[in-house]
Amino acid sequence: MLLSPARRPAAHRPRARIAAAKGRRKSTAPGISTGHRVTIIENNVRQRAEEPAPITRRTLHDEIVTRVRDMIIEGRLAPGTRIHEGQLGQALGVSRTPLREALKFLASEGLIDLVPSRGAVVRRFTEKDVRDMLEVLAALEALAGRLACIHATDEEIAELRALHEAMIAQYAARNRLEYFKLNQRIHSAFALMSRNAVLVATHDNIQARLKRIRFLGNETPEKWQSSIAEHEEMVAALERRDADALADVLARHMHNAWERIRSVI
Amino acid sequence: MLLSPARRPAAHRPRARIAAAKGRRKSTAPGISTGHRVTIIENNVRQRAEEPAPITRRTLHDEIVTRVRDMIIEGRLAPGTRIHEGQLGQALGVSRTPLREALKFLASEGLIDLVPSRGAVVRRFTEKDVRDMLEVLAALEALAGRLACIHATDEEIAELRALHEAMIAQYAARNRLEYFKLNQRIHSAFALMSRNAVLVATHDNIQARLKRIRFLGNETPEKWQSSIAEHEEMVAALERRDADALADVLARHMHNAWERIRSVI
DNA sequence: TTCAAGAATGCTGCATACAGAATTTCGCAT
DNA sequence: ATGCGAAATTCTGTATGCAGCATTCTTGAA
Repeated sequence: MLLSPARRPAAHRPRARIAAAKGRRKSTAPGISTGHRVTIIENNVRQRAEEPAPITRRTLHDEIVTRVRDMIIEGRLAPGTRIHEGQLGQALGVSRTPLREALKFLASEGLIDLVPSRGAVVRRFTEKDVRDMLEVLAALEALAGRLACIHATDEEIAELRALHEAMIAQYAARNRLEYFKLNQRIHSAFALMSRNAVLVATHDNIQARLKRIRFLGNETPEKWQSSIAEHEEMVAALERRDADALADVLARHMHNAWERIRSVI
Repeated sequence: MLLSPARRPAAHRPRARIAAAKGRRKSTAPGISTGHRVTIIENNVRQRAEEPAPITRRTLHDEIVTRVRDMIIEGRLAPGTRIHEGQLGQALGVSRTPLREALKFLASEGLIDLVPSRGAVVRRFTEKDVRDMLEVLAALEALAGRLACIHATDEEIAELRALHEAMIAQYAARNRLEYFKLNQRIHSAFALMSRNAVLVATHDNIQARLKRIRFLGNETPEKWQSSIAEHEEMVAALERRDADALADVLARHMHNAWERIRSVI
C-alpha cells in the first residue's frame, strides 16, 4: 500500500531481510544527497566533535528510522496519518518489533505522536508550532554563527562561499529541489562550523521537522530572491568574521522565513 | 541487583505487571517533586501550548523511560555502564521488548549510546560535551527570558519570586537537595513562561542531561552563593520586564555554572 | 610461559505468539 | 431511517523463542 506490494514475511531469515531492505531503499528513496559535496566542513566536525568510529553498521531499526523519517519529510506519510504497524511493517518488509522501536525513536524526535493503545500518528504542526520552531532555530543559528566566526577555518569559509554560489546557480536555473537542498546544507554548515556537537544535533532535529514545510513554502522563485540576498549577507559577514552582523542577519533570515512559509501551514 | 530482588517473570499477565511496576515506583524512586508546588506557571503552559488531554494513561515502555532516565540522572546507572537488557528487565520486572523500546527513546534523548549488536551504554560526557550543552542552554535560556518578559503574567512572576524565596530558605538551611530542585525548577519556569513549547522541550532535554553533573557541582554552599545572587538579578529583571538585562544575566549565569561544575567532570 | 585458534557461553536483534483495548459492524428496537 | 448496544474484528502492547554476533574460556603449540 505504501512502498511496494505487500510481501509474504518469509519466516525468520533475518540477515536476508536486512539485505533486501537495504537494496530496496536505493530504488525507492532517492535520499538527500546533492551533487555538490561538502567535505571539509563535515569532515572537520566529524574529526573534532564526534566519535572516531565511522564504521557505521546499521541495524534494522536504525534503517527504519531513516526510512520512515524520510517518508514523513517527503510527505509520503502526510501529517495526521495514523501509522499502521502491521501495514507499514509489511510494506517495509520488516516485522513489527524493529518498526515499533523505530517509532519510539521518531516520537522522541518529535515527528510522530504516540497515543497509548492507539498507535502512532504523524504529527501535524500548528501555525504556532512552526513559529515556535523558527524562534528556537533562530536563536540556535545566531549562536552557531557567532561560534562559526571564531572557529571556522578559512578553508571552510571558502567552501561555504562555494556552496552559496552553487545555490545561486540553481536559483538561476529555477531548480527548486536542488536550490532547497543547498539552502538547507548551508544552514547546517553554519551549525557544523560552530564546533558544538550538541548545537548541531539540536539544530538538525528542529530543521528536520521544518524541512517539509519550508520546502512547500518555497513555491515561487520570487520567494527565493529575498532569501538569497540574506544568504549573501550571511556569507559576507562570516568572511569578515563579524559575529554580531552574522547573528543579526541569521535571526532576520529566520524571521523572514516565517513570512515566506506562513501561507502553507 | 539494581532495583529490587529479581522476581520470577510470572508468565504473561501484562496489566498486573503494569500495576506492580507503578506501585513499586513510588516506594523505590522518590521522584522529583518538591513540597512547593508550581501551579500557575505550569498550568498556564499546559493550557495554552500543549495538548488538552491530561488523562495520562502510561504504557509500560513509557514508564520504563522515566524509570531508567531517573536511574541515570540519579547516578544509579553510572556513565559507561553497559545496560544489560536481560538483567535490567528482570530488575524492573518487565520483558525485554518494552525495555528495548524505552532504550531507543532514551538513545534519541542522548542519555545512552546504542552500539549495534553490543547493546546500550550509559553515555559518558566529556568536558567538551558539558561545555557545549551549557553553551546551547545559555542561548535557549536567554531566548526564554526575552519571551518571558513579553508573555509572563504578573501572577506567574509573583510565583517565580515565591520559588526564589523558597530556594533561598533552603540555602539558609543548607538543604542541598531541595535547594537544587528549586533551582532547576526556576530555570524550567523561565522556559515555561516563554510560551514556546519547542523551547520548553529542548530546554528540558538538555537540562536533564546536565542534571546529575550540575547536582554534583553544587557541592559546597559557597558555590551556591554566587548562583543565588544571579538568581536574584534574574527575578528582578523579569519583574521589571527588562528583556535585555534578563537575557544578559541568564547567559552570565550559565557561564558561571561552567566554572562551578568544571571540577567534577 | 605465552600466545593463538577454536569451542562455548552469553547477549543482542528480530520474528512471532498471545492478550486485551479500540473500533467497527451488525442486529434490533424505536 | 435512526440510534443504541453487543458481538466481532482489528490493532496495539507485551512476552517469548530463535539465530547469529561478541566475548570469554580452553586447549594446544611454540
